[in-house]
Amino acid sequence: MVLLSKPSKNIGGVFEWNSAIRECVKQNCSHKALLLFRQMKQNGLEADNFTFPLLAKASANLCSLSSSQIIHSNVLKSPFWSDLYVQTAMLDMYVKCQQLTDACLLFDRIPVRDVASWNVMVLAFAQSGFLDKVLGLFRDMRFDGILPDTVTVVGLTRASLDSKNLALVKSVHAFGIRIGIDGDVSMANTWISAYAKCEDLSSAMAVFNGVEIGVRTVVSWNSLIAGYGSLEKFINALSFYKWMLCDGYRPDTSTIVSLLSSCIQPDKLFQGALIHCHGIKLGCDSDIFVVNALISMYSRCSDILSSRFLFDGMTDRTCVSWTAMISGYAERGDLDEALRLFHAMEVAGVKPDLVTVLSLVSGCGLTGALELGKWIHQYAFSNGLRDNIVVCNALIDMHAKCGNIIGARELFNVLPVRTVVSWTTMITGCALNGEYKEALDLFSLMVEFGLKPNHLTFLAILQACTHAGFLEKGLELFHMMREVYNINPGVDHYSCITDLLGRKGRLKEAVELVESMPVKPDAGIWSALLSACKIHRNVEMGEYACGRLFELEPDLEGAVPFVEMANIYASERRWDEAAAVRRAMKINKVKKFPGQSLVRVNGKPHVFTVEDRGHPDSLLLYATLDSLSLQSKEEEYWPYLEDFVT
DNA sequence: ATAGGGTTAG
Repeated sequence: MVLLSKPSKNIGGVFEWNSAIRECVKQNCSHKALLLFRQMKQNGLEADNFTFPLLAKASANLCSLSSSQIIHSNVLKSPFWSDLYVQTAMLDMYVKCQQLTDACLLFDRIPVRDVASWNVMVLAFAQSGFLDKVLGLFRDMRFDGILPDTVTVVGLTRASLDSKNLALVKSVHAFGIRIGIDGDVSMANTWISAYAKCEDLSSAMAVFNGVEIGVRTVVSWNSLIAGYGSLEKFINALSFYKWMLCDGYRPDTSTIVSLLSSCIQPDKLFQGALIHCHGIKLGCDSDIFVVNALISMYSRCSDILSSRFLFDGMTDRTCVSWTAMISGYAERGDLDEALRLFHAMEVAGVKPDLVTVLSLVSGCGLTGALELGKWIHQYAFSNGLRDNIVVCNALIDMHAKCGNIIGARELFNVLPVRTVVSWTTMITGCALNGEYKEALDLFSLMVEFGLKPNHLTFLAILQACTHAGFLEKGLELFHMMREVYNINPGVDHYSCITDLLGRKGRLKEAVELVESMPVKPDAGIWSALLSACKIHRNVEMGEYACGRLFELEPDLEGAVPFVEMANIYASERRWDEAAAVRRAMKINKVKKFPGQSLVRVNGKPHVFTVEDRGHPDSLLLYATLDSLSLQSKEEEYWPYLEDFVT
């Protein structure tokens, strides 16, 4: 710990006490700083205009409202209550303690305000995302005749970033140039990361290149690397990292964290581990930010055991550490372990926050764990998350994915505010549960409310049309998407329309669409076409689709195209060709992966396949199934014959 | 001045 040299009672003047307090604040022992203040008073010494700002800082670090109020009342009793420096420190203290109202009251009472006091307010509202308030303050500040400085412009940039408002970032940038602060490195660094966050990497690059090589700091590089990493341009992020090393810069924790958090795919495990090694070499591998980033990197790269190893080795785990680990298990469907950690977290005295709840909710949706999902729903609502739109959206999604469309609808209907995500989630849920008409109605209603559907909304509604076989409606929406909303369809949108045309027997149009689309067709689109060819017994188109499919996936891993093609030949009684496909399968040793199903019984997941006799109770299970099919025969229910062809 | 866990799709 820190060397807390207590000033001796004999020689201790205010100056010595101030130095001791400053040392405590610097070493992150803010509670000791406040204790020293009490001792100082007990020794009959009064705080001065240097003591109060230090105490304010300590109180802000602790986010302690009660100590803030004590310090404030001491200030009011002192002769320094009118000192501008002290007042700004008080202001900052209230802001850091989340007491915006108190800060405003204080701010209004300060007779003469300088840049620093205005900046505290601008930054406070910028951090809370009140763009209107920030712009209003900025205007009033100008009316007051105060010249903004870099801190003000940083606040403005941060506020415009919250809504990813690129136009506003640009105009703030222009303003910065006008008042001549664009030569400042920290200002340039802020703009690099701001442009990156608004997904305008060329502007970010332009600002970066505008900073002279000798003036660039690690933060300049970090901002660029974080920008490319968060836009899933890992290769670029990595090459900038290499470039940074070549230029002789020493990466810091932030560099490592940004790089780690851009390794989000299983095939990035090697690179992720490499960055881990760099972290070790730099000596920052035990930094809590780095460890948290490592946990989520390993889990997202499908190496959950390494995540767990790091997690178990931690001495201090924050809410983020627990959540990273929990969401790792939840994402891969291991809800038992996720829940065990959730309870362990509460035992350890760490309070879960909304992100923790969100990971569990999405895990329930992924595995269809409705009972657990309902429990977490209850938990979220009794812990003050009832009004949180993000949590509610996740809950709607969970209910719908678990087949509880009624629960999803109930929640959706009572939402006080519905975002585009809420509507999209509900439409997806309806499509998933066969409520195609409702999906279409919701879509019209959403548009009537004046909300702008995005590419995912269109995907949801097009999928509903595809499943329902609404060809005209689907085509209409597809056109609306491009003409009215200016959204470029992705491969998934094209896939829906191809599937829809194919199913309706309009194979020629389907193929023409695929051939003319501006995005590269994927395997899914050709598979959809192939199965349409099977339904409509079209050998030529089938062969064509099959050929394209093999071009895309020459490894011949899956059996599906073979089986489909053999069936198409068989349906046209072209037995020789059907047999040839079967032979080709044998020669190429094509593996047949049976489709798996998952069902939860008493909270325990059971995975099974067609004709699965591996379960200990399989005899009983199949007996039950037989009686069920007997029953359905009696009730004259006949499943589609098509389902049994393959 | 930069940085860690997350809602709709997959």
